Amino acid sequence: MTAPTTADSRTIAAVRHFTRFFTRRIGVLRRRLYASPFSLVEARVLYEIANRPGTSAGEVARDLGLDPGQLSRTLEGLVRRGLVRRRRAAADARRHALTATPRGVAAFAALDRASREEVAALLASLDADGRDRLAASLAAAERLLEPARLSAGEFVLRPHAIGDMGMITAAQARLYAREYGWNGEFEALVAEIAAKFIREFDPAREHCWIVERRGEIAGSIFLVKESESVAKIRLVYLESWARGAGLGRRMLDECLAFAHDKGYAKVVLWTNDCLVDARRLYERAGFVLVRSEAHHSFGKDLVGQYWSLDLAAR
Amino acid sequence: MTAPTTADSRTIAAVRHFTRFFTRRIGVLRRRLYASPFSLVEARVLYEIANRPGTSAGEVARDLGLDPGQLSRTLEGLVRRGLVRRRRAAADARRHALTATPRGVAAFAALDRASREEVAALLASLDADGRDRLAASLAAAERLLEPARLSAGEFVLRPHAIGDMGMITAAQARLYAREYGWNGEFEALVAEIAAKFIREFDPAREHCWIVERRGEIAGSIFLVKESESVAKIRLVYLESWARGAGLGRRMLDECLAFAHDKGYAKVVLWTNDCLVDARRLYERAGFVLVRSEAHHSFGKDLVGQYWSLDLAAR
DNA sequence: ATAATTATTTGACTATGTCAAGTATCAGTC
DNA sequence: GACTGATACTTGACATAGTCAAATAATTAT
Repeated sequence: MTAPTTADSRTIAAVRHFTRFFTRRIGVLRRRLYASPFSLVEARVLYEIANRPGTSAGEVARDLGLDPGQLSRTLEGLVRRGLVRRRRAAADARRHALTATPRGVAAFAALDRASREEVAALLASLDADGRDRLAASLAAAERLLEPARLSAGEFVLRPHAIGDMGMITAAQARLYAREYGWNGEFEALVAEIAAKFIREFDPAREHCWIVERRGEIAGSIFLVKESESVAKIRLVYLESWARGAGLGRRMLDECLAFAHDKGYAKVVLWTNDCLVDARRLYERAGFVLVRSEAHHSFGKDLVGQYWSLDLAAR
Repeated sequence: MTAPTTADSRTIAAVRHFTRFFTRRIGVLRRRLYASPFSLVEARVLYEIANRPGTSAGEVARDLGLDPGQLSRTLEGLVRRGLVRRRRAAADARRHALTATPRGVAAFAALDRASREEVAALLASLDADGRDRLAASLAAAERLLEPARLSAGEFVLRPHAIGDMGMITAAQARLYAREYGWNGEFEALVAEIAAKFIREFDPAREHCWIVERRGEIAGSIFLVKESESVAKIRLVYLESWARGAGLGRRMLDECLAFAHDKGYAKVVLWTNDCLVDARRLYERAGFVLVRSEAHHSFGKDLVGQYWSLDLAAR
């Protein structure tokens, strides 16, 4: 689909560079583990079993990428030391149900604590900003290297903080440029709305929700005061990788509950007809289309839509 | 200094999660390597030697985190197969200078190509946006996990693209909040300036330079038209981790050369007296302080400074 | 000249990872 | 209810990787 470009080779170089870096780093982490009575493999296996009691050998082997034979012997050692119990599974006698014994659980807890302390030492020199950035970077890298269906539980909604407006501006500008070909004019508009929000923010009647997954921003929704009785929803977006987990619904629900709570009689919003998913969301929440209007913005011919929801009717 | 907080434990969890993820991933990459006639360690050693001819065993061992004994044997194997030449170093006869033979270079090139292709396959499903983000995330993670003095050569100056204004807004807001305690008002101001820049951008007489390292934004400087003969520098900043490599100088030089080239007679800028490093930079470039003015902004009592440079005098 | 230090090698391990062949069980089929 | 092909795990036989301590040789410091 996408032809190989220089951007490609830059990313390849980045991944390879990081792999070398991390291999070296993991080598260090690995060595330290030997202060405990466990080898790295034993520790990893114990981790899996402690966190997923009743799992089978095959499952552990697949998840850790271990050879079944190697795992079989590793398990034997753990069983011999009284850390793991291996029982025939009731449903399928080929399988062995694996559980950690109380001693195994204690050993795992000690390992877990040691590992946490080790990482904490590694992060000691970072300030809060650096730590946030690191967490977000690692989460993003992981997500990009291994796309997986993300569960709704991983996402949190939180109020805005310093730096969020800029991040949202960048994210929305890139998202709509990628998906609809909108130009920089849109980024300017978002920046203006965001700036206005900061300047005129009334915490008593307005709110911004940032959707976040492991420190990485995944979306946003704003509720601002249009008049005493009318609230307006603004800057709604959700990254493509965060879609399909019911987040749009959750954001909108949260926002409408707030609006209702603050005594607004009506909620309005402006969007464009090409944003099909968003429109469906508004419809389902009870919004009705008030007016449509063709306009030329962001380098495209668009149709703007004004939607409205009567809160009293709910 | 900083007390352990929940943010800490979140980052620790993020690092551990990523480590598990990457260990599994590397396990996969590692296995594939066996299609070649080299073991992982041999490949890594060959990589080092091919990229740094004349290096010594100790150096390789340190950089790869290998045991000297292990390395000694690995080298023996490579020498036996005619891939590496081991000679007594002229300066120090304890040392062995290591160089790849032509056969070794060829073998390395094949490995290198295979590795690149493998990573390319891993990235095949990502679009340009995802690739950029991945590269930037990995670079940031690496930088944060292992702070090191960065060389000027790693940074590039490029013109702005979609999303950059938002990123710069976020970065500046966070930087000045962290270092000087400025509040959201500053973020609003930056967003407004950035929006105005996009809306009124005149490529013929204005420019924005983004400083970037491996896809991660490290700073910016803007030159905008104040009048036909007067240009104004705006939104100058440099991340703390990018300082000390002479980048400030490089950015300003680039910017002033552009201003001169476009025929401006004068360049002006506004800053605050607490930004000591920036002030020194302007002074050294020949700017003179025109006027100072106390003001209360961004939640602090500040002293604004107006600087000016006569380009004709240069 | 002697002692301490540094770079590398060697010996004797243990741990890790690989591959193929083997055993027991299961699910479906005639 | 015996046969067939999968599946879950084990075992044997190795090759590679990593550890630790002692040995060798050259260099630097005193």
